[in-house]
Amino acid sequence: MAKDKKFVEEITPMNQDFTQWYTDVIKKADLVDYSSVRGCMIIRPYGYAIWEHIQRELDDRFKKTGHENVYMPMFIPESLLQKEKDHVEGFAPEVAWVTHGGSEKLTEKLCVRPTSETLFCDHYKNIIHSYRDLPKLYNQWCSVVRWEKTTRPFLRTLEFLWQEGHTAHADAEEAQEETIRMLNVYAEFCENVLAIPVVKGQKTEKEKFAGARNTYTIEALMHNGIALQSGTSHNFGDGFAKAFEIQYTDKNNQLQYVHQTSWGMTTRLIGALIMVHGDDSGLVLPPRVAPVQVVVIPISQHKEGVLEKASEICSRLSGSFRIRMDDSDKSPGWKFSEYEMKGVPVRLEIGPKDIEKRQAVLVRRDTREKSFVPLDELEDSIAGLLDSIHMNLLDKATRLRDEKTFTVVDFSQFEQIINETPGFIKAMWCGDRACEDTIKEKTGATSRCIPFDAEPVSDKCICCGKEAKTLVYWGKAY
RNA sequence: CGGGGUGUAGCGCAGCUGGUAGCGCGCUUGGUUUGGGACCAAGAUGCCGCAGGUUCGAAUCCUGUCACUCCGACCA
Repeated sequence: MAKDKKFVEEITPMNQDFTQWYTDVIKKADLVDYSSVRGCMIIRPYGYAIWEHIQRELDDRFKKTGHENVYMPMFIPESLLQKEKDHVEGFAPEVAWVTHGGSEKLTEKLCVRPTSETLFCDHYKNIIHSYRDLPKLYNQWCSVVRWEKTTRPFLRTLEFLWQEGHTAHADAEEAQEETIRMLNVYAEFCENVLAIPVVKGQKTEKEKFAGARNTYTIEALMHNGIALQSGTSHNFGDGFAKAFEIQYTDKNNQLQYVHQTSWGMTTRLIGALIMVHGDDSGLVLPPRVAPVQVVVIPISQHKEGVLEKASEICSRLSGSFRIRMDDSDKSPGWKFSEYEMKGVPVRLEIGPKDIEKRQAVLVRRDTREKSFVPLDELEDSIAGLLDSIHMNLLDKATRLRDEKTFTVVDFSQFEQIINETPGFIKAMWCGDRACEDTIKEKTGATSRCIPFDAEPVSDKCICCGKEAKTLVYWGKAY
């Protein structure tokens, strides 16, 4: 069937080799280029534009929840990094150090921030004195460096872009509320902007952030059944406050420690987008972050009036959509394939026949469905199409996740699923670290999270058979 | 950090039984085309990843090194 014909020939099919597919897509869609520094990447205009839309959407949500943006230094003195014991131990293996300034050796090494808890704490100590100074709701957009062993564009690079929220509150309840509030913001953002369904839950002791009291996470499932931690929100309790002596005087003139949170999302989300929505023709971008929402392709553009009509439509619609015309002298077929690879949600074709009939051809990227729309109805049709594409992507991703989510009460079944049909595995756990370690050792799966709305599926731990405490989502993860 | 693979034109590759580099795509120019990756003609493009060594002579053989990539251990 012509319908099944593959139009894009330069991308390895997903089911043949998923990682190669991923590499092909990011290169062919011009998202990144490799850099001369090992493990780093150059984010190209098309990739960066996606990030800018992610930033804008997230930043709006942060502002609406009362947060302010700040900027902290990129360097952390060694002594500062070491103030909170668990925190240093967690990050020590992967920090980059600056030892020289020019040709002079520094008296104290500077760490290139892997995260900025210590910087925020050091600052909070100076500016928080009274309950009237609370809460402090700060966020920063920056890059951080973690010296990883193996890297993969967007999913794990030595340097990556992110935002890190850092807040300080008067009491434990308020900090906990903030932690959950921001987790919910993340989940809502993933679904409404990225069209990615997520599982919300709490990390186990083993998987939680170094220095945190509790870590909450949103977990997404990629096309190949591998889980991706897509955002985390941490409640620090007063652990950092005690290490950094961040105290304030309360209404009763008593000294109190603050309670803190932090939460972050990274350029990894772009990797998630690719691996959740992409197909064998390349990227499929959710309309709300697509740098170009509509690409206009004039057909027989050398003919009288075609380019004029196409430009006219383009400028008319540019107030409503991110729209671009390609009037290069490539053949139309080439352009079709090109913008499919790049995941542009809607293609608008306009040629002599259309002009005669006062219509345009709209083709949606997700289903390739074609429609013929009168020129004066384009605004409404496109707006409807973009919404429909978003909903369809979310539906498809949700179905895929549900199909790849298994409930398991028997260990051999667990192993079988991980090996044969990877995905989320819902299984009961006794709460012991030993069982978590054993499961990882035997299956390669880690605990992704303890979901909030969990119904027990049995009363015995999947690993040791003893009394189970909670349901856990398990899976292989990036 | 362990194991495998790969580095030759912008991209994908051939050349690896030593004799000084080729193909396809892309790029430039001109013409014909244009509703699913068009065609013809004429061009341009190389420190053969890098550093040593063997040799009269190295893309080719040897040693080292760096990068990319895949698979495992650690992490967003």
